[in-house]
Amino acid sequence: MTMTIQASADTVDHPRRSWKQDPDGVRANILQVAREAFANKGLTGAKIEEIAARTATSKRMIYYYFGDKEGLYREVLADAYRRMRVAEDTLDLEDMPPVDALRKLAEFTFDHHRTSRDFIRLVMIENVHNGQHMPDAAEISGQNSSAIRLLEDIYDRGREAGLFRPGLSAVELHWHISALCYFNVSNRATFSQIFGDELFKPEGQTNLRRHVGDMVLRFVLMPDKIAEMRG
Amino acid sequence: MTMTIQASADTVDHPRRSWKQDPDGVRANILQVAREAFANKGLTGAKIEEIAARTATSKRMIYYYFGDKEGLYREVLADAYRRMRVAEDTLDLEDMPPVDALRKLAEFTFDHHRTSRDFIRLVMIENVHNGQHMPDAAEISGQNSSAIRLLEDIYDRGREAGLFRPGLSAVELHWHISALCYFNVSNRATFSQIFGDELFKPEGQTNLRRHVGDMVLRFVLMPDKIAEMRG
DNA sequence: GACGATATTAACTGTCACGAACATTCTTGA
DNA sequence: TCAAGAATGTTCGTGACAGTTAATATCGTC
Repeated sequence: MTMTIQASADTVDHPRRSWKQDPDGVRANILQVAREAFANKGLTGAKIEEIAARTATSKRMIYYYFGDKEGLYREVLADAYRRMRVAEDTLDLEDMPPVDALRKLAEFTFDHHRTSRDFIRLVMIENVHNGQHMPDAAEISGQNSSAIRLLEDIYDRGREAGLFRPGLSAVELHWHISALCYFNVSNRATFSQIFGDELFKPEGQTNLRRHVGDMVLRFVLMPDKIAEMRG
Repeated sequence: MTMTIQASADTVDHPRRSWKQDPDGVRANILQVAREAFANKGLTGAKIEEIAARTATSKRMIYYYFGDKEGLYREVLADAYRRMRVAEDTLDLEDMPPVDALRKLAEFTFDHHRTSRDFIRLVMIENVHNGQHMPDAAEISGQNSSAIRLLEDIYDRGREAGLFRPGLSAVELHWHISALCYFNVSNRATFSQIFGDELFKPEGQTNLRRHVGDMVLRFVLMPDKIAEMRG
């Protein structure tokens, strides 16, 4: 009954150190199950026993590898940020003209957030907890994340080309883009119950995505360049 | 009618309708304590016992008036939305020219959200719970909230004056404004830990507020009108 | 001035998540 | 072949907490 753990869905391709016993696999498996649990039910809402049950291993292992519930949650969170980071790295817009690059970045973020429900929910939950469990700055250091560096690059190029207006910062642009893309996922439940779900239907979302792109561009472009937008 | 209990922090000041027995007061008192508790700790995180302890009354009363924990939470949420609604109603921009009105609405929302931490947190929490406890549409019906009606009015006037571009809707504009203003409060914890808290310092916030106004305006204005913005 | 409805209190109960302690098996390297 | 330590299983105490029971106090009202 060895059958090392196959943490489905997510890669985890065990470099099985030997035969039985696959610590990394077990860890990864726990982490994945825990991620879903915490994303769905929150820190207090998720139950260790239930997580353990969904796992290919036992409750004891969770405590063995992660110490306690909070330790597990912390690792889930850190791991989630790491994954998000990886996704951001795939973006390669350095060669694209600044206007297109910015639009693409914004709309990519929109789509990406939309499909990263678990991550968004973890961030929501962590914010409910006032960010008490965030991995330390060193581990994420957003200041030199590729997202920020990319934005910096795009903005600088736009400035040099006389297309973008001065006085803005990469972090602030990131804030704006994040706000628009995050809210779309985080507040879907309440917003759609109050204002209807038109905006969240396929057409509504395509529309919103474009508008988010528009919004960011119109925000940074020099006034006289806006008329020329989108051919 | 009974002048409900005015409990700020701990200074409970009961203008009792008679000697003892002040149902409305008790209810209001419970509601207020519960609001803070739920806003701070979430639905599962908040403990009835603790809420009861902070109350001027007992645990049994909570069950007496609200049935169970979820019932209490539901009422807290409904009440929070009601309060928010009232605040929105105070806004009176019908006589202001559309451009100014729109900016003012956006920047007012920014400030208002900023100072409604409990409300925002309740909404965050409710979204974590997928909006399962929202008061029924009839009670909030956002479609005819003053926020939407106001936006509709402003937008229409802007259109008529040839200032705003066509194809946008009040609900969508509300979505954009909400996104920017909400995120600023909801994600402060994680965002500032990753990217630093410059944006959340006083100067950062003044800046952001203006930029949110800019962003919304630039989004709706006809391209040729943007240059004239802000004198 | 008594009666039924409403409001309030304090003590109790059953459940269950969490974590600790202890026991056991497997792996590795000497 | 054995020792040391890593990994895994099992069991149980405990404390926290949602929800209840039963008894009491106060009110409006006839």
